[in-house]
Amino acid sequence: MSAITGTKSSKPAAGSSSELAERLLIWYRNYRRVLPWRGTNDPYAVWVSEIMLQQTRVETVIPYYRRWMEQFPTLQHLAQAEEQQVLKAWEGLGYYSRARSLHRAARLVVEKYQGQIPASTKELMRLPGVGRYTAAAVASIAFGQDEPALDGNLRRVAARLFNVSLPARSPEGEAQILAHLRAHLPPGQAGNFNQALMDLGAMICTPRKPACGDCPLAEWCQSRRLGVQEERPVLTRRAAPPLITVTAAVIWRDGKVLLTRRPANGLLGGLWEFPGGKQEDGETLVECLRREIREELGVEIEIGEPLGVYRHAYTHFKVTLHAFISRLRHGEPQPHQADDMAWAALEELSRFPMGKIDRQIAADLLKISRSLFPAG
DNA sequence: AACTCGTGGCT
DNA sequence: TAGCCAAGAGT
Repeated sequence: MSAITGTKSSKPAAGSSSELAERLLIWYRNYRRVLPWRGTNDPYAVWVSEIMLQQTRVETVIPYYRRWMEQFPTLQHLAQAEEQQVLKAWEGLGYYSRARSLHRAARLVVEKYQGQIPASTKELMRLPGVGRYTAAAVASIAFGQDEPALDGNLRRVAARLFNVSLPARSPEGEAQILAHLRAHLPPGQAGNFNQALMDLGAMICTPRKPACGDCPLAEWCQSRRLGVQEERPVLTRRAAPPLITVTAAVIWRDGKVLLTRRPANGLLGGLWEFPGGKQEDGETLVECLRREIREELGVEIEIGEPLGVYRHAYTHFKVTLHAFISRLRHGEPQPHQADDMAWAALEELSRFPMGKIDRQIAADLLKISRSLFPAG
């Protein structure tokens, strides 16, 4: 006991639930967030929510989750869906490999696991898109397994609570954090324990200006006792993202525009776009676009009016895209460097899953057409 | 082990 | 503004 500092012991008796965990669970019962994926233990629902929540804020996920569960209410519905339909439902959420992996995994579970989502982290991690965190979250929340989850919230909360001075994202730092979490995991209540720490991280133990005065765990918090809670977790800096200039062509023919589909893997994999590509050194925008269209589609184009300039920041680089209205001069386009190709009428554009920039281009095309043809 | 993979909100 | 970084996984 530490009567002098007023801080409680951080070590629970082996096999029992710690005082810290008990206090946390009481707080969770009273203050937990009401979220659409809570109040069910349906493994499919839990799984979908956890995939959507990867690197994505709760407020962003909620409308997507609701629409998804309406459109694909069961594993079987998802397994039977077309990939384009799945990607369209995911459009705007980002990290599109999550959607493709979830879809593949659903088909795998239906075909190889008789439609039963596995309950152990070991088996769960065999599913595409399910890593250490998601496996632990599904196993603990949907199946009641005693597994500690480690996400951004828990990493931050635990780094403060246990005053972890190693870089929180390093393998050593994460191992230390997981050991602390495992030591406090209340048997049979891991799902609530994990979610309670996520809610605490979202509402109290926030990245900036943590509300320590409202924290149910304040008396156990080692970094607060030392006054270093705002210096935890220890973060490492990222390199500044490079700036890239890109061109794209809106190629018109017979009232339709040409779309290409990006390769399945990599950035925006499987999504549709207006063809084009990256500007090289010493190249003008027009030269760049002619070259890219020649390489991608094997045709020569005539470049007309600029449609707009679009800026977008990805995680690791920033793009400035120049879009031009264009038309074909020579040749019939073939998808040499794309997975597929389609001529789309304006009213069909909404059916093609696209990333942010290309959706913006498509929206601008619709605006232009409405101003050209006010009647519709 | 370090890099890639989206988008949006916040400061 | 520009940087930070969210309920991470795959390679």
